[in-house]
Amino acid sequence: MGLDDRKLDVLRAIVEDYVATQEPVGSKALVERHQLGVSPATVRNDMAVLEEEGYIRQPHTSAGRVPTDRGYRLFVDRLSRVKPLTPAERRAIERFLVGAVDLDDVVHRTVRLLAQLTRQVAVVQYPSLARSSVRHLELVPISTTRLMLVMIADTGRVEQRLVELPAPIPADDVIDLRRMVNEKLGGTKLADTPPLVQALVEEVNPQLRPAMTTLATVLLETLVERHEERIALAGTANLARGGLLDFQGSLRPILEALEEEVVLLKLIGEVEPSTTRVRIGDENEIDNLRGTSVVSTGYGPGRTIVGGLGVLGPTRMDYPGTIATVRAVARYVGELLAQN
Amino acid sequence: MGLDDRKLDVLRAIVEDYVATQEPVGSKALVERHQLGVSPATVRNDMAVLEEEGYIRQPHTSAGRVPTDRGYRLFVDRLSRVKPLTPAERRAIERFLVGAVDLDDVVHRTVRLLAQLTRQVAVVQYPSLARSSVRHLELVPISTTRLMLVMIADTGRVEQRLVELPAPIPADDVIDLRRMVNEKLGGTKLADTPPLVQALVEEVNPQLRPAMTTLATVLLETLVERHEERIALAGTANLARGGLLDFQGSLRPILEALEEEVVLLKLIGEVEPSTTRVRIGDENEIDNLRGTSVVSTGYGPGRTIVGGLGVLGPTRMDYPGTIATVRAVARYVGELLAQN
DNA sequence: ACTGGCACTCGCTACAGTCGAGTGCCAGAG
DNA sequence: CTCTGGCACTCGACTGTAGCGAGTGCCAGT
Repeated sequence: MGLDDRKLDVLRAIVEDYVATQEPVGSKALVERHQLGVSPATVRNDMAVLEEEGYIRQPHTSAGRVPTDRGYRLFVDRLSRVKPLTPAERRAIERFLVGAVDLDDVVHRTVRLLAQLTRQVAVVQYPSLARSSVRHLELVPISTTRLMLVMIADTGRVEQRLVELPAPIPADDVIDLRRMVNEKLGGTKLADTPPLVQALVEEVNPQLRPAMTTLATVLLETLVERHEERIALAGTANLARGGLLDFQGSLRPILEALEEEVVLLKLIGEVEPSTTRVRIGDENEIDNLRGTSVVSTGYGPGRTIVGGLGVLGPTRMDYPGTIATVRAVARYVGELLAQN
Repeated sequence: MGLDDRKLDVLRAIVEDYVATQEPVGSKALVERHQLGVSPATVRNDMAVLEEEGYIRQPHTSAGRVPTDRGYRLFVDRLSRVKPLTPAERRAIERFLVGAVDLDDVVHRTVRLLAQLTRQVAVVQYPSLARSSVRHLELVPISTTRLMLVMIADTGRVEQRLVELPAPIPADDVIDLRRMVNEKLGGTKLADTPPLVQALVEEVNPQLRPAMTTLATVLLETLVERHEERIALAGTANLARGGLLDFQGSLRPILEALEEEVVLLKLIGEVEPSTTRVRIGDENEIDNLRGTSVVSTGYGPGRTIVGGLGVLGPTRMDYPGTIATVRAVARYVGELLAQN
C-alpha cells in the first residue's frame, strides 16, 4: 500500500524528534512540535499503519514510537535532504587540513577531523595500494645480506620491508637490481605487477637470480598478501557518549570489531561508485556491528577513487548531517591529494 | 604502627579474593578460603586496623572490605611474589613473535599478544628515535622540486617525509646531498644530530645551500618536533569486559585518554631503570586514568632500552600475573630486536 | 476523512517489609 | 595480652503493592 504524504511526514517527524531527544515520541508531542495540521488522534492512526508496515515500533505498550532500521532506511532514501554544512564546519575542515606535510599527516588529521565533526567513530583508509602506481622503488643496503626495500607510490604511500638475502651481495649488484626493478615496475599499476615481477625473476642474469628471487617474494608478499591496506581510526571515545543508551548495553563487540583491520576494510573499503553508502543497523554484514550505522564514501584526487573513509555510530544518528560531513571531508581530502 | 604478619596475610588474602571474585570480601569467607588459623572475629579486628590505616575500605556499612589504592600498593611492594609464566603462556609468546618480518610487524604482534595474554589494554612504543642511531638517510627524487627523505635507524625504524624544495634541483645534486648527510649523520645518535645538521647547512657550498636548508628543517622537524615517537595500541575491547563494574560507570574518559599519543607516551615512555613500573589508581598523573592501573617496563636489545611497553587495566587486576607477563614479553621482544 | 472522548495498558516511582551478610563490641577463656 | 564466641545492630538487596501518567486503540460523531 502506498503511504500517503502525511504518513511520510509523520515518519520524518518521528525520526527527527527521536534523533534529537533520544526518547520514544508520542502522538501528542509530535503535533505540538511539528505543524502537521491534524490532531493527535489522526497521527495515531497514521502511526498504527507505519507500525504495521514495519517502519516504527513501540518499545513498550505504553510508550511512544521509535523508528526501526527500515524506518531509517526510508527516511534516508526519500525523506531527507542533505544538510548544507555550516560555515563554521567548512572553516574547521580547511583549518584542520591545511598544513598537512605528508600522507601520514593528511590521514591522521582527516580521521580526527571526521571524528570531531560527526562526534562519532571515524575510519579512514590509506590510499589503496591496489589503486596506486609505483613511483619509485628504492633498495637501501643495511648489511651485505640485508636490504631495505622502500616503495613509494604515486598516491604518496610509502611502504618498506626488510629483505633477507640468501647470500651476500656486492654494492654494484644492488644498483643493478634497483635499476631493473624500477625500469620494469616504475609507473605501473600495483595491481598489475605480479606477472611483471615474475618476468623479472626469469629475465635476470643468473648471478643476480637468487637475490632477485627473494626480492620478488617480498614484493609480492608486501603488495598482495600483507598489510596491503592500512587504516586509521579515531573517536572511539564517542561510542561511550550516549550513556550506553545506544548500543544496548555493551561496547565490547563494537570495540572488538573495530580492532580488526579486515572488518574496518569491509566497512569503508568497498568503494565502487563515487556515491555515499549508508548501512543501517541490520544491513551491516558484520554481526558485531548490527545495531550501528555506517556512512562511508570514497575519496581520491579528481574523479578517481583511491580509498574509502567514513564514520560509524548508533542507528539513531543525524543522517543528513553525517552524510554531508562525510562527503565534504572526502571532497577536501581529494583536493588535497590532487595537489601532488 | 607496624602491621604484624597476620594482618599482612589478611590483606593479601583480601586482595587475592577481591581480584578473583570482584566482590567485597567478608571475614567469614576469608577464614574459609584461606588457612589463616584464626577465627572470623580475630580477622575482623585485624580488618578494623587495616581500614584505619587506609589499606582497605567498606563500600557500605553492611558489606565486606575492598582494597584501596594504598592497599594494592602495599600488596604489590611487599606481599606478592612474581608468578612464573605457565608453559602455555611461554609457548604463546614464542609462537606469536616468531615469524615477524620487520619492525612494524614485531610491534603489532607484540601489542596484540600483550592484550591477549593479560586481557587488558596493551600499549607498545616503537623504538624511540631519541635512543636510535642513524643507519642511513635516503633521498628519492619525486619531481625536480620534491624529494622523499627516508631515514632508517639502527633500531629498524623507518621514517619518511616529503621535502618541498624552494627551487628545482638537478639529479647530481641530490646525489651530493645524500652523500653529505650520510657522511655527517650516519651512525650518530639521533639525539645528537641537531648541532650536526646545523653545521651541515653552514658548510655546504652556496649552490646547494637553499636545498640543504629546507632539508635540514625537515630533518629537525621530523626528529625533534613531530611524531618522533610512535605508539601501537590494542585490546581496548577488554575495557568493556567487566560489565562496567570496574571504571565506575563510563569508559569515555579512558578511551579519550587512550587516543592521545602524548598521554600514552607518558604512560609507558618514561623508562629510566630497567625495572618494571606499576602505577596504581590515583598514582597516575593523567586525571582521566585515575581509577586504572598501569604496568609498564622498558625493552630493547641486550641490556639497553629503546622503548617502553605495558598494559592498562582496572586497579582490581592480577598484579603478579600481569607484571610477569609484561616482563616476559619485553624480554622476548628485546631478544628479537637483538637479532638485528 | 478527521476529531474528541474514553477505557485500557504498562512502565516508572515510591514505600513498606523482609532477609541476610557483615560488622563492632564485649565478656570470657587461654 | 590475645584470641574467641556470642549478640545486637546496620544497611543494602530484593519483593510486593499501589498510584501515577504517558501513550495507545477504538468508536461514535461531525
